[in-house]
Amino acid sequence: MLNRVILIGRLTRDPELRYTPAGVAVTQFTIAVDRPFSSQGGEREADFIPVVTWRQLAETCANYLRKGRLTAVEGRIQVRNYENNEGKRVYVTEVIADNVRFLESGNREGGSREETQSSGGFGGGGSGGGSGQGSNRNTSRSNNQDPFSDDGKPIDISDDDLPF
Amino acid sequence: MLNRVILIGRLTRDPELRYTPAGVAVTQFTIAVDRPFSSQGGEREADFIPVVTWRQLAETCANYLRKGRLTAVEGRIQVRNYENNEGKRVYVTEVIADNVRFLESGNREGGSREETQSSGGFGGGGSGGGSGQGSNRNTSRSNNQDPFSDDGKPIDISDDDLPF
Amino acid sequence: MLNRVILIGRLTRDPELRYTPAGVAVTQFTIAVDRPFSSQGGEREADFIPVVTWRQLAETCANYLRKGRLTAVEGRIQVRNYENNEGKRVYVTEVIADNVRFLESGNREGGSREETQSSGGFGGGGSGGGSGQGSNRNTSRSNNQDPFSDDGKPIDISDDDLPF
Amino acid sequence: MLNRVILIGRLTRDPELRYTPAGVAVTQFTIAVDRPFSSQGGEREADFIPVVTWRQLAETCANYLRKGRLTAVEGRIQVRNYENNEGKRVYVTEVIADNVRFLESGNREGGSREETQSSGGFGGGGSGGGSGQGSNRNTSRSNNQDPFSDDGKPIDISDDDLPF
DNA sequence: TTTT
DNA sequence: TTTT
Repeated sequence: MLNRVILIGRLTRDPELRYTPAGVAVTQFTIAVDRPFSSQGGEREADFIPVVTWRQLAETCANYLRKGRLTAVEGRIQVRNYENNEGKRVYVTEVIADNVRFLESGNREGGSREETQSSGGFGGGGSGGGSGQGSNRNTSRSNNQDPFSDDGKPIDISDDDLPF
Repeated sequence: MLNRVILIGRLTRDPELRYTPAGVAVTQFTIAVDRPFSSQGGEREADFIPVVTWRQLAETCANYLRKGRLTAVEGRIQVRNYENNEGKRVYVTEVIADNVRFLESGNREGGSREETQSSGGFGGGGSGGGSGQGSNRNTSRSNNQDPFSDDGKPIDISDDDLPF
Repeated sequence: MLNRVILIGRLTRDPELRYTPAGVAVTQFTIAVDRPFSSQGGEREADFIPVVTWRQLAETCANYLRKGRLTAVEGRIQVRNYENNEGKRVYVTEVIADNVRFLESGNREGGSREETQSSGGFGGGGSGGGSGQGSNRNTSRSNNQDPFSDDGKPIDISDDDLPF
Repeated sequence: MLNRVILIGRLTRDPELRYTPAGVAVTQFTIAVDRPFSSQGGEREADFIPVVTWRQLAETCANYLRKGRLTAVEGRIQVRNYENNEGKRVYVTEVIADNVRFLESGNREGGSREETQSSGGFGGGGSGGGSGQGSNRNTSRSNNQDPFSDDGKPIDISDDDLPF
């Protein structure tokens, strides 16, 4: 009935932009959020929270976020599940973000996207991708039923399953 | 650095109150939060989000919450992990609540806690339990490494691991 | 850059639905939110927080909310200001809501405004209102510059000033 | 019953640290939060939201926050009121913060606190101040009844009125 | 598998 | 009275 999450933390890696078979952009990343207390051993701990963005926001995140950047995320908790290849139901909890704020400018030249990402304005480019591919998805998921598992192929998810 | 969640939904079952070996109260329940949109087939969907409360709040939740009750939960997302009995790392995402509001009075007599829970006012009692038990925990977890799995025994977690 | 508020409380009066000259619906109400602590004298205190909703949500709130109802409000803080008739700048802080949840069903008879609402305990009146009017606004504000002041006339605000 | 605010914005000025007559630290500042849309004329607008912190957090904010710094604030909305010198009731809305995050390091040397503030670690220092003063408060408020108005004197508020 |  |  009401489901609201606000996080501030740092990306653990560069974001991953992919596309559904129908060409809808999805970007995933994980943010590390330091806990407000230290563990018994005085070690600093963090929660690593997976975040998903869709469409225009996905393109923007892919273009502007990078590993290590301080970021604010606003969204809702979503729990999806799927059956893995041992026939066991696996639950995945993610934050579906509808608002992402870049708290560090990233004018530190270059970035870390392995020279791949030339970027451009908002929404421009976004790494080729897009609709069109999506061939032999069956084999691609032969070993893992998680539609979001990163196998370098378009996401194996029907557009009907989009969360909004 | 900042981690805040607010949920309103209904309990999917009665809450489960247990105690750490040192007698610290922990209550777990799941709340179903309806999604703000309906799926393609017009079916209403919900996210089922596990919630954990500690100490006094745990006792209060166990005493006053029941299956079906509308409830507001405020807390933070925590991701813990453990190795299951196949040696695989399993990630569990929960909301650690520090504020719970009972939005329905529950004057519907009786409740559904199988006559077990007679309770009384706030903080009163808390169902005997407490420290003391906790013997042979090794055997108790022989078949499942999740320290929170419900095997009817005290929670297999060191008090040093308490989240606050 | 980020501005998010979530409140749960009770309406202090029936909501007031009005329309801008261009016919955009605006509903205002105040919710009383009990403070999490009692004052020195043990008196229960509350904050009375003004809430504004626009368009479709405004219509829905006007139709379904009533004095005393428990309600969840999600939105952002907005601070507007105007010059009063003594030439002094007055600051007004409101929550502009984009999500309102009715936590009490309100099936206690009475219905939804349409002259039906004479009420008794809950809700008194409800002010007919509606679009269509909008005459002589100049005189209506001769004595008070707050465009939201309740003078029983349409709101003296340009549609260009709508907050979204 | 539930009252939660999260803001990210920039300080419009250096924070102001003061003390109640009993020596309790209070720091006030305003953060400018850009609105998520631009006005009709394409001008960027912002809300200027007053924030209050107490005790240890007040000292820390006074030591580390400066004008222009990007800051995250978590707290609750409080509406207090007082009678001004014309006998009119004035309402003041503030965010009482219980969590403040400094999103910019501030290693840009110097700062703007007029070289007065040498600071040191957390909680260290805190600008002498403290209890003790508080003389002729009556005259100091002869022209303004707002106990928080900045007249360079200790805050004219009983410790019984502290919000927690 | 993790960020500063 | 306002921040980048």
